[in-house]
This record gives sequence, C-alpha cells and structure tokens, in this order.
Amino acid sequence: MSNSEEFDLRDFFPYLLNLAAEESSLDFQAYYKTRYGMLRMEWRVLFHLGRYGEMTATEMGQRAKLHKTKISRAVKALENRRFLTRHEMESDRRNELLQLSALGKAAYDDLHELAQKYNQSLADQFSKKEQAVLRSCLLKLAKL
Amino acid sequence: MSNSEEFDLRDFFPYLLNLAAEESSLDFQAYYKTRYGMLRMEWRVLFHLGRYGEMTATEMGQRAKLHKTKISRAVKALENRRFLTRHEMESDRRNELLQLSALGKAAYDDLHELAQKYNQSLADQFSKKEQAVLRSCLLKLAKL
DNA sequence: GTCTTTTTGTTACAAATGCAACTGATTTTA
DNA sequence: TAAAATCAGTTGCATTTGTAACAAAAAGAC
Repeated sequence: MSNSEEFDLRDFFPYLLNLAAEESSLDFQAYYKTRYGMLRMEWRVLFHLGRYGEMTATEMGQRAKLHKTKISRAVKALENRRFLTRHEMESDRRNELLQLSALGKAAYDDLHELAQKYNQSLADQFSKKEQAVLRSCLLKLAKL
Repeated sequence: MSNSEEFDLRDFFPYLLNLAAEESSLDFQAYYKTRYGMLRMEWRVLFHLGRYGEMTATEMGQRAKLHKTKISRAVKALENRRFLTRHEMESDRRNELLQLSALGKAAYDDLHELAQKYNQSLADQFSKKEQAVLRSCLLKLAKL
C-alpha cells in the first residue's frame, strides 16, 4: 500500500515550516511570557512600536499583515499593563496614535536584545551561505 | 532611537518561520477544509495512518510529536465521519489500533496526491540547491 | 445641509487549543 | 494478592483565536 519511496510528511514544506516555526519559537516565547506576561501578538505589537516608532493600529496592521482585532486586543492588553499609551488624533478622531511608555520601551529594549541573541544562536547552526538561502526562501514563502 | 541598521523582524527567524508557515499552508488548508471538513490535526492524523499504516494513538503521538489530547479529539472527529475505525487490542485493552476505512483511504489518496503537487508548486520557486538547503535547515530547526 | 457609504476600532459569539484532572486497564511493590 | 503506581485515552475548563456584527467618526453624493 504505502511503499517507502512515497511522498512523506518530512518532504512537505508546510508541515516542516509549521514544526520549525513552533520549535524555534518555544524558548523565546517562554521568556516574554514568564517575564512580561505577554502573548505572541503583544510581543509583536510591542516590537513594531519599539522598532518603527509610533503609529496607528491600521498602519501596523498593514505593515505586519495582522488583523485589526488581533491588534485591538493586544493594544488593550499592553495598555492595561502600562506598556503603551494611546492618543486620539485631532485630525481624525477615529485614529489613535500608539506609542510605548517608558516601561514599554524598557521591555522592548530587553526583548529586542534577547531576540537578537536568540536569533544568533539559531543561525549559528548554519553556515553563512545556508543562512542567506534560508532567509531568502522564507521571505519568498511568506510573500514579503 | 531606532536606527535603520537595527535588528529587524525580517531578520528574526522565528517570525519569518511563522509567517512562511502560515502563508504556505493557506491554500492547501482551504482544500481539505472545504472538501472534507477537516481541521489541521485531523489531516495530520489521516496522513499518518495513510502513510505509515495502522498504529495506536500513543505511537502516533511519538512519531508526530503531537499531544494525546489533540490526537484523541482528531481521532474522534475522523471516526464520526467514518474516516477511520478503532480496534481494542486484546493484549492490552487500553490500547486502540487505529486504521483508515475505505472512505478514509480515498480521502488520504486524494489529499496525498494534492499535497505532493502543492508542495511541488512551492518548491518550484527555488533551485534544487536551495530546496535542499531549505529542507535541511527546517529539519534541523524542527529538531527532526 | 442631510442621507448614504466608507473607515477605524471594539465587542460578541463560536470554534480551537492547552493543561490538568479524570476513568479504566495494567503493572509493580510489598 | 491487595494497595500503589503507571499508562492509554478522554473530558472539562479556562485561554486564545477567527469571523462577523457593531458603534462612532469621517467622507462623499446630491
């Protein structure tokens, strides 16, 4: 029925990508979760604000391809924990400018630095050449 | 504050992997979802049984690194839809041998073939060399 | 001007997941 | 062999997510 030459899950890129994504996120996730009580979306929002400066939720949604409900909830959670503040824009009161508080910036700096080290430890498994190929393939697959 | 040489989300492998995994799964996911009403876990369980033959839930859990509750629920759903049957093992009545029904096998054959084509279309974006590097990096990252 | 449409962001409800407690079967220990 | 520990699998509950309906503000039609 199923001979050993057959197409295997280990050959199926979506499967491999999912496993690799989960596995490679675990330790970092554990850090921001236990240290700052953040969820993945909250970490992403924090990162975007820390990295690219203040912006509105819609702007972030376009940049990061995140749905507005995800952002809305992450922003609320971050606001409750005093990591960011919102400022209604006078030009259009539907828009809110999001920006990190000092607390948020401190968390960003810490996580940013850790992310960099963490990433390096992942990359160190591979040669420079492999890293470059991997990165460019992932960018293509992610349609970035 | 944040200069443009700074470490970016696009350099962060866990992030890239997550996006690539999501994006690359979308179309295939849509197929088994609309065609067979399956969830991701159900497709994985179906695939394992179709590809590797009958086995117990625990065996599958080890093979696929899936938690037993996920398997339990996926098995129940597949059983309800008549895609598989269970057989209590006489040697140890805690164990249940899972095997695909004819219906399940048909679904597996269809999805297996599609997965292969789908995978090929993903792979076609890259050179043979790149494909090999990508695959080996992902296997390492996934700790397989 | 006011009526309709679009846009920003929130909320409500259903589905999916993770974790821990549970049942029933088997093995170990004393 | 009786009590305790272990193991396979299930269920319940709390958390997270996805979808769609929603309210408020702004823009456009007329």
